[in-house]
Order: sequence, then C-alpha cells, then structure tokens
Amino acid sequence: MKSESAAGAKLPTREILHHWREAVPEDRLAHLVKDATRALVRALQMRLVAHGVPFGHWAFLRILWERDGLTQRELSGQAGVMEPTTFSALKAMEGIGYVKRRRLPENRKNIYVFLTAKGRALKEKLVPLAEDVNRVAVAGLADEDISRAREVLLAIIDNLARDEERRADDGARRVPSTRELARLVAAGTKARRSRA
Amino acid sequence: MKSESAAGAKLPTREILHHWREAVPEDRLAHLVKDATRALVRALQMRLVAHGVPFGHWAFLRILWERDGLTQRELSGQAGVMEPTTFSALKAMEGIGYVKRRRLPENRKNIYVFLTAKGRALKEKLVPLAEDVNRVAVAGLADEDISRAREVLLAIIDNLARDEERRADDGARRVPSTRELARLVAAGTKARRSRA
DNA sequence: CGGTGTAAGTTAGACCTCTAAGGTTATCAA
DNA sequence: TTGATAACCTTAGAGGTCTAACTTACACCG
Repeated sequence: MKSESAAGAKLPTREILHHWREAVPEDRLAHLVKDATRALVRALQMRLVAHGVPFGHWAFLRILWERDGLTQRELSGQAGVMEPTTFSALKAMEGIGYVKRRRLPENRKNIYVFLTAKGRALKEKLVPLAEDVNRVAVAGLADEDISRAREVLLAIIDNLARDEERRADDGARRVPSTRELARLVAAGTKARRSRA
Repeated sequence: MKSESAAGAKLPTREILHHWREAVPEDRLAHLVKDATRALVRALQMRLVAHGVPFGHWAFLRILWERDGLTQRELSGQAGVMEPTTFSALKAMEGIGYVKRRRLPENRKNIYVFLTAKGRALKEKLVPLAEDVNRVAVAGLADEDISRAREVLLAIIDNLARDEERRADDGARRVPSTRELARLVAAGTKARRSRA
C-alpha cells in the first residue's frame, strides 16, 4: 500500500509490519491484534520515558487524575489488572513520589491512594503524549472505520469473556497455572540433563 | 447490550468488559486494543495449558510446523519478537523436547532449529484450539466488519512503524531504556527509606 | 595472511503481568 | 463475645517481553 521510506532501519515495529504485508493469509487475527498492541504501547513508552514515567504507571495515573482516594482494589478494577500488579505499580509510584498510600481510620483494611502534587502535575505533560499517539495511530483512517473497529474489538472481548465464564462454570481450571508448567519444564530439563 | 448470565463470577475478562461498557468515552483505543489482546491470549492459554504447552511457545511452533530448519534470527523475524525472547523460548522448548537446536558445518555461526517428532505431533492437537478461539472471538460478527477491522489494525501498525522510524532518524532515543528508569525508582525509594 | 567489521547468538537485568498462597482487618451469626 | 467467613492487601514465584552489552564465527579487504 504505502510502505516505502528509509527501509534499512531494523526497527521492531517495522519488521512486524513487514511480516504482515507478506505472508499472512487467513486467521491470525489474534496475532494482528497483539502486534497492534505492541506498536501502541511502544509508541507511548517512547514518549513517556522522556518524562521518567514507566509505562506501567500510566494506567493508574490516568485513573487517579480523574479521581483519587480510591482503594487499590478499585484501581485494579478500573485499570483492568489483577491486584498484585496494582500493588507493585503503586508501591513503585509511591517510591518515586507520585502517590501516597494511606489507611484511613474508618476502614483499616483498605489502602486509599492519593496523588501528590508531583503526581498531579504530570497530567498536563503526559496527556498530550497519549493524544499524540492516538492521533498518529489513526492518521488517515475514516472515523467511521475506527468506530466500527472499536465495535469489533468490543465484541471480541465480550465473546471471550462469555466463553471464559462458560468454561469456569464447567469447572475447567482457570488460566495457565504457570506453576504446573514450570514443573513440567523443569522435569523435562532435568531429564535431559541427567541423560547427558 | 447482551451481557448478563452468572454475574457473580469475578473473572478478569469479565471485569474488563464491564469497565468498557461503563465509563469509556473518547480515545482509549489503545486501551481497547490492549484488552482485546489480553482476552485473546487468555483464551488460547486456557486451552493450551491442558496440553502442557506454554503460550510463549505457540508462535514458534506455528512457524516451525510450516517449515523448520530456520535460524533463531529468522524465527525472531517471523514471530515478530526480539532475539533474546526467541532464545529463551527455544531453550525451554528444547528442554521439554519439542525442538532440537543444531549448528551445521556450513555455517557455525547460525543455530538451526528443527522440530522433534514430539513437537511435530502437537500440530494436530493444538491447531484446532486456535481455530476454536478464533471462532469464539468473532462469533456473530460480519465478515465484512472483521476484515475492515483488520485493515484498521494494519494501518495503525503501519502508522506507528513509520512514526517510530521518523523518531529514530531524529536521533530520539529508542524505547524505554528501562535501566534509566530503574535507577530513578531506586533513587526515589532509597531517599524515602533513609528519611524514615 | 591477518585485522577489522559485521552478523548471530548469548547473558544480564528490568518491567509488567499473572496465579497461588499467605496475612490482616471487618462483618456477622450463634 | 467469640468464631467463622469474607474482603483486601501482600508476598512468592513464574512467564514473556524488552534493551544493552558481550562473545563467537564469518567475511572481506588490504
């Protein structure tokens, strides 16, 4: 379509593009979505790093700029990640000085998260970066097509959510259980090694 | 729209869906794409685990079923990941016994990767799983809309690849440089701690 | 033929994410 | 009041990904 330019560059996103233009026939929608994610994340990361903000903090900052004083659990829900993820991100953010985590007397079980002045001040610097990424990403696309794509993605998420639920009801074990696999791999490796 | 059922379930994908149906106004396309990726990956992961195959091996198996004897670098290119990622995946796969990594006399710099019988045999068990995920994901969507969405995603990847290239030409530092950030965080944490 | 440069693989170290399994604090019922 | 249960946070440990830096093998030129 419109891909030429510098060529020589061995940039990752570039290579990904290339393999999409070439091979890729059917199916592979999952792969395509995944690569799009990587491209979007990279683009934002590149911009955030100049301000000393790790990408993982972005989602939480965004929520907190809207309203702070949420609990970690609430933040997890809104960010769409599991609690340990939230925990470690917030711990780091507290270390840098973007937020404060506090118990309140009313409920000593919860941890409420508040922005510091420093954290709040990031908003006006960072939001334009995200807007920029978005602008670049959808350049040349019709609004109509974008919102259709949005609907498709939403439907996919919805379909898969329902599927996951169905399987959970059937008592199918949850996701990877990375532990089990680890044992498997370890066992395999050990067997190999002792045979050597 | 069509979300009801079991409700009580606290499945991650479910929660994500929920927050998309609620809040979400403009922008956030990046977030949406990312969540779709997570849903797709989870769905495949859930299915693969029953066969003892870690998700990270999937992409490589897929390529190798098509044709093996590729070098690690070639595999990286086709899978769209960086070489260290490929390296560790293949190392693990060799440990489990799905592939063999060999130098050939013609070029002792390269490492050629070959499927074992065991690795090859996975194909007929695993491919249907991916097809199933795909089927579930796009259920109820018009082919027309799906291929439009595909074009949109491709355009996004293309746009961002070009953007990354442009920035690289400007001598802008590459991506995150996680190292720098680490120092920042560490410094912040230490400062806090010594003040305590 | 030897030295320099490039290509491929590897190692080191960080980030983000997850599941599983503890701790604490709250809530509620007997 | 106390004991059980639930809610939330935290810790432990793994997977998958990346960049940066190192090593080894090849290729080519003088």
